[in-house]
Amino acid sequence: MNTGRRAKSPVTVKDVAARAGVHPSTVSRALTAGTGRVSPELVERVAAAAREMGYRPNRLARALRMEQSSSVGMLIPDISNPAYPPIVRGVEDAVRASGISVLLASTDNDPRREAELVSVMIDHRIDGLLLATATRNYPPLQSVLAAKIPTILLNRSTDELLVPLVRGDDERGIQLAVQHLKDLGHTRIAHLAGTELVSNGRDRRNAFIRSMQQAGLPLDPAAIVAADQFKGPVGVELGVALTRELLSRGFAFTAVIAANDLLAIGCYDVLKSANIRIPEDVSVIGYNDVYLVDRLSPPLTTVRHPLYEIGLRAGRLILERIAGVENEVMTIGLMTNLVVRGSTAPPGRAVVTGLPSTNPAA
Amino acid sequence: MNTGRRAKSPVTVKDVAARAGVHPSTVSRALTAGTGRVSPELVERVAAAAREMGYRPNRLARALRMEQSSSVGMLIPDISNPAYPPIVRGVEDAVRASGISVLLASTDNDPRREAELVSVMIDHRIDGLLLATATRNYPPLQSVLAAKIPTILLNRSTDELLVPLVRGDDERGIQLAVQHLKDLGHTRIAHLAGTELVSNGRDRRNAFIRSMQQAGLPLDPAAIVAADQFKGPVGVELGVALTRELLSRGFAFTAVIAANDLLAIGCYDVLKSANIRIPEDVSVIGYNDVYLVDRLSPPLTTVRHPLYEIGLRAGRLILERIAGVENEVMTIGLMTNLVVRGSTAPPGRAVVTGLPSTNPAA
DNA sequence: ATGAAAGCGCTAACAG
DNA sequence: CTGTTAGCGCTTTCAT
Repeated sequence: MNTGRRAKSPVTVKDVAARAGVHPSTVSRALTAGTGRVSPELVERVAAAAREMGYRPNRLARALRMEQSSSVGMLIPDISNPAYPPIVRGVEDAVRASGISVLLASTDNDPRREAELVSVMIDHRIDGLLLATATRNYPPLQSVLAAKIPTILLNRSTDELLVPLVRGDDERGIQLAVQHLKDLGHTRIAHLAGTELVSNGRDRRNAFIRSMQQAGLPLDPAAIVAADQFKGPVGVELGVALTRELLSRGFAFTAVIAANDLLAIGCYDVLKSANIRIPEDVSVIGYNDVYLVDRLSPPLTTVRHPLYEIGLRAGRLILERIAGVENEVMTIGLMTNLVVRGSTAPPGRAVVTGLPSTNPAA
Repeated sequence: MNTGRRAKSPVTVKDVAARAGVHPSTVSRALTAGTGRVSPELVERVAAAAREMGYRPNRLARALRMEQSSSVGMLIPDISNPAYPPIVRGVEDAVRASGISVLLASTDNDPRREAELVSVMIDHRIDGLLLATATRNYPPLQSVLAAKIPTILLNRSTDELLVPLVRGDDERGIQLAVQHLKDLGHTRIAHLAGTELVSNGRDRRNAFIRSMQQAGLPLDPAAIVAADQFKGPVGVELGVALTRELLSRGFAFTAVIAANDLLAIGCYDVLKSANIRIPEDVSVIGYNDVYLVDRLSPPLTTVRHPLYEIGLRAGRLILERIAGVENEVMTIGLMTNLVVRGSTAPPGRAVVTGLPSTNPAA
């Protein structure tokens, strides 16, 4: 009957049962602690047999029976983006002790792949799902809701918050950045924004507007350049495009706050090739405090986004939800700070104006 | 009998069968293409029913029955180490099309965790295992061999090569580095080595020795500083410790080749705080060409290790092995280049000598 | 406290 | 070409 494609795991409960001279179900009971109690002597005998035979339970069989797979799914935009490894590591560290494994996948923000991968995760009967890929309107969420799978959003929120969310404080982060620049004496500040399709993009953008107003600083519409969609460049490339666009507008600014570090790096590139000095002519602030940005030239002043902690908390939270804990926490907001380095300084005399968008080099 | 802890996936083969008015096994046949042929009309009818009911096969059940889980396990030292995300991404990209998911775990080079995680992966009945964690003597390999699970080594080799390996050409990489420095006029070159417990550490170290000899350059034993074990600092920290050790030896050098970029960064730190200029006083070469090292100050000259490609090839290879392809390839060596940036230049007048190991700052 | 029996959802061997 | 039957390895009722 069985046509296993390759040599199968040798030893099963049945084998152990035979060796210990008991019934398979007794083996199961003896090996799983608190269930049906078995006489201590038998527990020992069975344990010994299992040990000697090198028995390892088949998680697939157990999962099928118990309807829990001891794995969680995790979706991120791209593991190559330096913002995500710390998040993943946090999740790993949180769930490892529970013997839960992480099924990881990168979606590149592609809606088709996102829907597909959510389905795949569900098909794997993961015990919980960690989503760092949400857009403000995130259709795939319907699938996981329908499947009643414990789910946590990391970092990115949906407009209608249907599942718990672990995030950094974007509002505060941007506010600290604006305040820092104001303290330095800046008044004309630009913002390189991420797409509004993602909550962080919108939140940081809005926070920028509010913070500027609160600080009593002038707010020119031309001061904000944003990525419209997921179309086109991403990361550093996007930072380049956005900064060029900013320069082409002829808006005079002495500082720019980028929605993430990669955008800030792209900004560095354009400013440098236009012979604009950082921070003497223009100050730049990033967001996330990703690995190695403290070693850029100049070292990047940036908002420290608690990436690892987001992963860690989300991991713990999903563990609780899987265990059936139904507390009321719907969001966890994590501490955000500004780390001041070399890319910010008092405004110089230089005010940048209208350069051609296509060729920003001076 | 069934005591599912939560609402189960609603629709099964049985449900679809009922709806389509056929037997469950017919549903199975109709849905899995090439198996037992079913009349085209029935295929259509079943497919329709499945579609309407939103049927999704339970991978756990299928896996238990077919003894393939459509997942592979992947062990890496640490996803936070910038060398690994590209490798992981390569694997992902290679296996995604086959509907195979990646179970990822970080081991921190901890032998206990390594053994444990290998077991966990086996317990999950992964179809294949990708190991980027191997030490030259790697006991956990015995477990996977015994379990007859297709396995590929990435990057790091074992002394006795028992399973296929995908790697960069360490020999060539170091040789290019030495040659580059020689061409620049350097003769006194130091090497910051990784631990000899890992093949790359040993290979690059040996390659350094051979390359120096080949180039007819003097080779002082004091020129090589190595991490003894996995004990103590890692990454940048290790680079700091190693460079301090080097300086304390009083060995005069004008260039250093680090076994990886993180070590090179640590080297940057120590040299800078000792007021030694890069590259005017000392040239530095890294290894891997990890994200953002092109933006260090100065931009790091480094060996481009084909990280993504290693992942990609390993992913493809494991797919073949899973499919039962038993070709003869045991190692795949990938192209390695030197990317010359700003951290190397002709040797300056400065020759570094004996600084205290404890406080290298001048 | 232990054995017997059933079944998670699926697929493959065997009939017909 | 399709229905019937059996069973992957495990856990959990139900008896005893």
